[in-house]
Amino acid sequence: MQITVTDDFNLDKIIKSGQCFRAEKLVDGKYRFITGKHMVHILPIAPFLYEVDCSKNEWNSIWHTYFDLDTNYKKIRESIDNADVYLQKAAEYSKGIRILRQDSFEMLITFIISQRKSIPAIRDAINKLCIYGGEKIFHKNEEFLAFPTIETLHQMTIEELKSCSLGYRASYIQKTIDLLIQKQIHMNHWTNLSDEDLVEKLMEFPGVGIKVANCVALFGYYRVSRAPIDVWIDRVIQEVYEGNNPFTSYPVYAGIMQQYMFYYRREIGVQK
DNA sequence: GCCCAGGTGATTA
DNA sequence: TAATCACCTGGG
Repeated sequence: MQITVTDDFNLDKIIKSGQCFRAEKLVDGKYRFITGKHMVHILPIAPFLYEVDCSKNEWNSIWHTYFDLDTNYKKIRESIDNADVYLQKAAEYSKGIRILRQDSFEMLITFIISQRKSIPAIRDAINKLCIYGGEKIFHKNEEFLAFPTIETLHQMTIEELKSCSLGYRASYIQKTIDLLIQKQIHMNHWTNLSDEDLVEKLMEFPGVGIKVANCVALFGYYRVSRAPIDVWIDRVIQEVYEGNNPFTSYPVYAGIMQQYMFYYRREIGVQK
């Protein structure tokens, strides 16, 4: 089936934007994404035109939402303050990035693992976790692995978790899973919480500080007002904004502005 | 061998 | 409140 996307949509940039760690560009030029028990391959075939290997029904019910295609990112870029030259340049360079609507539990575990790890190391650890405990799913005769369920992770010992290159994060994961089960927390019930209450709740998990909580809120709950401040963004704040947090000027879309700055700073280094 | 990688939690002053 | 440090592990 073919789909048309006229708004910002660059799959390379989305994969490299650091919000997802299981998506891949394949050797045949296709991009592969996984969410829940679904997988899709997307092949760009002409400007704005893509070939996808799922039904129209699945695209509309799963992937259209996943890629946040009802949001106008061009319009969001155009809302950037003209005086904010750095963000203007960052957004122009990074246009095509979208915030994926990912699973909140997967994001919680993923970003606990992410701390003090390089992106390839995060991908490696998540991959090992899926190999260890992910359900095998078939998509058109091709097998792939879902992200492990909370029940599966609950049954893993510390040693088994550590065998997935989690290091000291293994105990964070185990304690977080224990807390979820003991308190019978349903993370998808938290969609009604305010941004502030959500982040506060997330920070009650062991191994979740303000940075990870904001990542989970932004990528797992689509809280686009949350801008996680990591080492890269902190560099930008020091180098460009004289130590002042630039996101206070963008209360609604701070998280999207953060993505533009993060990608730009990592890709091209110090620019003012 | 040394340092850093999309941090957090504990300790200290 | 702010500064300092240990923590697993892989890669340059």
